[in-house]
Amino acid sequence: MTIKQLQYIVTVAEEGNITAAAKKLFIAQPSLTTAIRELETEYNITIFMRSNKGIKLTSEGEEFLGYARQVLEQAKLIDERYMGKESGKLKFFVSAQHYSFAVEAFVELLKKSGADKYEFHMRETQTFNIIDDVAHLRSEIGILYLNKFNEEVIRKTLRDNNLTFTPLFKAQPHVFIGKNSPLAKKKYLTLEDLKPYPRLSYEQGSHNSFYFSEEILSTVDCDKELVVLDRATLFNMLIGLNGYTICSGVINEELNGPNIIAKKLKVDDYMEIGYILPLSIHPSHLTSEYIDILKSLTKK
Amino acid sequence: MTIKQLQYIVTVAEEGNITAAAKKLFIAQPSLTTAIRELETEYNITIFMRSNKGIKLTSEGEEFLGYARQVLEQAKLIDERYMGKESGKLKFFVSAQHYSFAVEAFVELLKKSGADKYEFHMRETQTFNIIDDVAHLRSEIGILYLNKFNEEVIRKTLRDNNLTFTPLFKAQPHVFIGKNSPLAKKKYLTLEDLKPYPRLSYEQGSHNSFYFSEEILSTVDCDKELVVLDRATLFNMLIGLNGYTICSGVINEELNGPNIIAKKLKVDDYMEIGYILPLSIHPSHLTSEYIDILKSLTKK
DNA sequence: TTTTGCCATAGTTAAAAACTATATCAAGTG
DNA sequence: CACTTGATATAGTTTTTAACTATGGCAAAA
Repeated sequence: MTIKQLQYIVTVAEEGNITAAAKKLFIAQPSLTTAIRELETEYNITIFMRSNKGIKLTSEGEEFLGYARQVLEQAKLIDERYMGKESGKLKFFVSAQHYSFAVEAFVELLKKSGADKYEFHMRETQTFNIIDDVAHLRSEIGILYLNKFNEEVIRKTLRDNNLTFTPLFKAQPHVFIGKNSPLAKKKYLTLEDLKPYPRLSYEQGSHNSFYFSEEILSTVDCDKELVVLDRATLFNMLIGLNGYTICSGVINEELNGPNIIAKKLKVDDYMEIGYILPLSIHPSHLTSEYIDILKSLTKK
Repeated sequence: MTIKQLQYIVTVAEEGNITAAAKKLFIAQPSLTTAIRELETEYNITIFMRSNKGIKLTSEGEEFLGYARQVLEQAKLIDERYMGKESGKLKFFVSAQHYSFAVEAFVELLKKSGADKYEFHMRETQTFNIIDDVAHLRSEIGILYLNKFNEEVIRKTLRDNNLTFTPLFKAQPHVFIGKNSPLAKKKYLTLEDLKPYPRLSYEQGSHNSFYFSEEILSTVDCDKELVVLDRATLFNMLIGLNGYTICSGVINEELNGPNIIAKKLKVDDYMEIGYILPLSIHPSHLTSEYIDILKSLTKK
């Protein structure tokens, strides 16, 4: 098996016919024919049913293609990572829960790098995808938190995926409310205080980072539950409906505007925010710098 | 880049010297030297520092190796899946939460297959790993549940990973208690009923499948919390301490013995148990049969 | 020194993968 | 019904790639 062979069968499957695929791959049709047959012989499988009117994937072939795509996806990462370099294009990918300090550090790193050609990705997503992104090297670093609930599970998962967790700081859970909410007068809030008000949370989409935070509350504690898709909508409802939402309290004021305020939530829980890295990989220069910026932003 | 080149650099990195690696790979040393240099040239990187006394990985090389291993891991899956076939060794892998029907179906499939050479894996693990296993084809099928809390998040994750969810049945959350517990007289239980008793849950390890179930309860509702590592210990405590644990209620009696009983939990929540499959892959014969058995076991 | 244990280079050979040309086959077409 | 068309397969050839052998250079160990 070679990567080429895998690329070939994927292209053939996409094109639905060997001749067209050969044209697309800039090789002669017989070359493609033999390449495929050799792969089939090697594993003693039939990937395509041939006929004079094109080819058809067998179910066996369909299964094989799934595996092939996985290999190609990983191989593509290498090309993207190391071919970009030649063009002087700097690349950097972070997957993080929705923390403003992570975004700030990202922006600062981008400024510092001073590159004129770059491809930077800031992936704000949920815990599962953060771990998956870093484990499969789609991102070089991930930022997430551990708390009483998820700690054991997350740590085991990190171990299973050969990832390390390095704590940055401990955060207290905060409640975000509108500045005119009746709760705004209190110094800190308890879950009891929140009971009468509607709880807001994200439903899905890229801003689903509060998922694990939501575990701090349960339905039993919450009669009014609002689930929204959009960040701006959530903020509107915080203000308009005296709603609340719970998160780590590290979202800064500039990002939210003056109408949203944060209050400490009195609850027997902690949030330890840190970053995850693949064990097997030495962090790149950019990654190390990013970590330094993270530290300087959070150690104060 | 070829798979061979990647294998070569991994072996060289392991051996720490090109000559030894060449011997291990059954090729001549100059072949290996050029193969590596070609890879380095292709991506314009330096993977190894050469000296007359062996080689040394550069930090760049260390990073590259991480990527290389990912590709090789995926490629290995193909070899294992399709080379095993020649030896007549049947292979089947399931990742599931801890449901007895999943195990029963697994055992039945194994019996039915009648193979004398096989490698079957029953991976009882947590939600994240189930999704990850199936997404990366380490398992051909996964079994998990959706409920009000995790549904949106899980569904999005499944979509992101090109997985489909097919429901098998809806289960009512059940409380497991000792048969002599004061709660045993009640027909069904509410969260209110449970408040005075210690709640038991798994902490980690392979039996951590109740993780998401635990979300049904929150710390606020539970003053006494016991976390154990072992299933048998948990059952002991259910009986000895009048404790309880919540799960899907599909664990059968034979598995638990007569001293543990299940009671319906009255709570505004559901558990939809189903299986996940990769979109891109046509399920294998064994997988289809497993699904049939699952259906026959759960549809009654 | 000399030997030993590395990696690198040069030149050669064998194997793999491409190419061109052509065969085969069946469905659509005048 | 022959003919064209559009597909895959086969044969033979050429190019490219990846091995091989032999040898050189270099520094640390003997």
